[in-house]
Amino acid sequence: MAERKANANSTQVAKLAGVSQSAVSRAFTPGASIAESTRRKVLQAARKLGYQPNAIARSLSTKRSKMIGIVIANVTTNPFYPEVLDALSRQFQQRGQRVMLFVVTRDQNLDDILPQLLEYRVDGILLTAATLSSAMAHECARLGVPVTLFNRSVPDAHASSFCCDNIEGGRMAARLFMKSGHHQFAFVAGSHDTSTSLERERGFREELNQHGFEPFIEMGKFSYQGAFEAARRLMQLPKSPDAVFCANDIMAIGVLDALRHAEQKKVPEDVSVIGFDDIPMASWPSYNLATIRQPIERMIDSAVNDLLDRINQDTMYPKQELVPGDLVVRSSAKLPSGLSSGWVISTSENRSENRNV
Amino acid sequence: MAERKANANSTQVAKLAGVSQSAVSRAFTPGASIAESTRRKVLQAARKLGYQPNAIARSLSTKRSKMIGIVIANVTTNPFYPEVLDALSRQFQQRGQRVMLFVVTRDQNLDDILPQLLEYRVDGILLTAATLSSAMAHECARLGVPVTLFNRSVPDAHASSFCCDNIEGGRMAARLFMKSGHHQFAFVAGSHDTSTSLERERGFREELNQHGFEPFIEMGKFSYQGAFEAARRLMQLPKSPDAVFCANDIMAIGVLDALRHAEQKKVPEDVSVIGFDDIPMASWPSYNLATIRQPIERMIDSAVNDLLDRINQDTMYPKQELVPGDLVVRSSAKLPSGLSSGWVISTSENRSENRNV
DNA sequence: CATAAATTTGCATAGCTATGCAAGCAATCT
DNA sequence: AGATTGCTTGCATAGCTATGCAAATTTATG
Repeated sequence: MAERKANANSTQVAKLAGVSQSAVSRAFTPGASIAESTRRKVLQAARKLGYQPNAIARSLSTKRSKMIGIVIANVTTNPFYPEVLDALSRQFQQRGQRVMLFVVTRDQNLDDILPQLLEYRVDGILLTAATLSSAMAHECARLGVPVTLFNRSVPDAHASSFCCDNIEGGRMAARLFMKSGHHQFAFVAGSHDTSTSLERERGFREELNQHGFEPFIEMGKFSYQGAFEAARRLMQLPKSPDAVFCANDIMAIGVLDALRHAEQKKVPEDVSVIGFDDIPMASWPSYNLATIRQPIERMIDSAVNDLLDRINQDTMYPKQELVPGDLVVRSSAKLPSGLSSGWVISTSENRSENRNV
Repeated sequence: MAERKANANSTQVAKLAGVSQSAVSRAFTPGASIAESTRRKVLQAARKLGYQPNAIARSLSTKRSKMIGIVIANVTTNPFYPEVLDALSRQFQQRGQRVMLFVVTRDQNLDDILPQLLEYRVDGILLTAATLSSAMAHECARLGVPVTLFNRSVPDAHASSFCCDNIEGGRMAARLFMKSGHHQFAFVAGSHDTSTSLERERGFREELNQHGFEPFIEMGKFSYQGAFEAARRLMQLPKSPDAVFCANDIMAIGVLDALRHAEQKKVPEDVSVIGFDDIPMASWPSYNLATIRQPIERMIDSAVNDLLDRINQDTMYPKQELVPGDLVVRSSAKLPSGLSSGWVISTSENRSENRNV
């Protein structure tokens, strides 16, 4: 086995290089006051000893751990979240922050794991698909640790939040369904305590209500399987729906599979389906799922920027940002005349374009 | 904004509780020598001040960071990896280790990011879908940081590795194809420098060779899209294959979609397809993909146990473990008589059972 | 009750780096 | 040359907890 030569420290390097420990520290601190010649001597000695600065000690000294705590859920059930995690992790990485990761289950209580993050003195916390008790929000505020919620809106204003405009997304789905002549609507919810699902439902329902319609609601538990079963229940209703909007894509795909393989329905001839997220699978030819696309890169850029800014300037207030989504038209939904599969409709700027997705 | 009351430290708690700083430390150290009455006093004072031990300082003092570095790739392109990440993260979490995460791209050089892990003095490193240069392996060994490879076999023996028996998996696929009377075989590879893809190919080819067959090889780049295109190329061959084995499920699904939607082929009547991994999508009715299941939980248990054991006992040697996979028979492959969709065949124990998946 | 044994406590220090401050030095200016 | 300025350097200490050791206290034993 290896000799397990304990790692060298700055004092040993200093001795070998014939300088003080401070000089070693400065040689590794960008922008520190040190002569180029001294730095070279230090780096050479460091190389010889296999020295690498100890980030733990540095954190203790600077009171900055350069670590961000990320809490994420649903990483196996919804392909949207691996994408989020991937983008977040890359962004932080690129900006010199390490990521301490916690994968939680939907039911797991955040109050148990936040203390673990705080123990390590993370510089900031990013919560995805998880909500924060107000006690914990208060605790983070007290300690000056900024918190950002991604894809969850927040009742109390201690944290920043970055969300897609779920309400408008729901409205867009409703409008597309109505424009192509549907009459019986349904919404497959994710859960009853998640802002994403609730807001998407609310936009969908409000827009329908304005035209005198009321959707059925079924629970899909944010999973393929749950939505599969929800779809079967919907099809047993006396007036079964011909237009189903789902709180996310993975449930929409569950619904599609149930309609086609368990209910002998044709999509979109018998039933139209719209999802939410625009995960990669949505554009696969087996599904061709119409959906509301979340502009994930833009949302993540904003969230990361905001969090890092708040880490560097204590004075900033948390921010609530709502990013508009785009309706991506594909053949899982019957199309009104003038639209064909591949069109993308952005509400915000009120224009459509054929991006041929 | 919050008053940003700096976090209390053990000395302040000690003063309030009327004890020494050591006592505070011991109150938070399980198994330390401290009277129950003292501990209560300390905890009460701690609560009053909102004190929480500083894990950074503890790490510096104990020389144990209680952090594991996880490096993972393909997290957005292959649903297998989110599952791995989820399981790993949970396991470590449950065993009192934090996770420092690095998401890398296939082409990214690990030599740039390993130093970042070592800087934080992680107690151990777990690499998934990434290989280790031997220089880095040596460096980790020198520092006494154990490294475990998951799903990658390793040429040099400085690290443990936990893999599915890819060669036997390839053989099983070949045997199933041959038993149901196929004659033209193809393998869709992931990449030419990844042990998983190479070994699966080798097992498949060797078994075929023994019966006088030679498979076509196409490159699918470990992605849905890459495999989609690979399938189209295969179907343009003069003697196009009637049996396609893919290095993983996500590529197998790309192949299925290409066959059905771009090539007007029927699966399994015209072409049979087998994948590798058994991701959740494989059992969806749109795909019903026959595949080699990796016993992910068992593999991860072993990997986590081994890594933690090696962290706690410097003396242990790294271990190479090969876990047998199971062939899950589903309707994407023509079935030999006597087998029907849902059967699971485990080579290891040489028996079959109908688990009705 | 006296003594031995076991438990609890505090002291002092290690673990490693960053940084304010004052001193040292070289370069520039008059 | 002497004074001024600006850059480098080392000293000393902060940052926070854990722990070996010896002292002090409690408990058990005869």
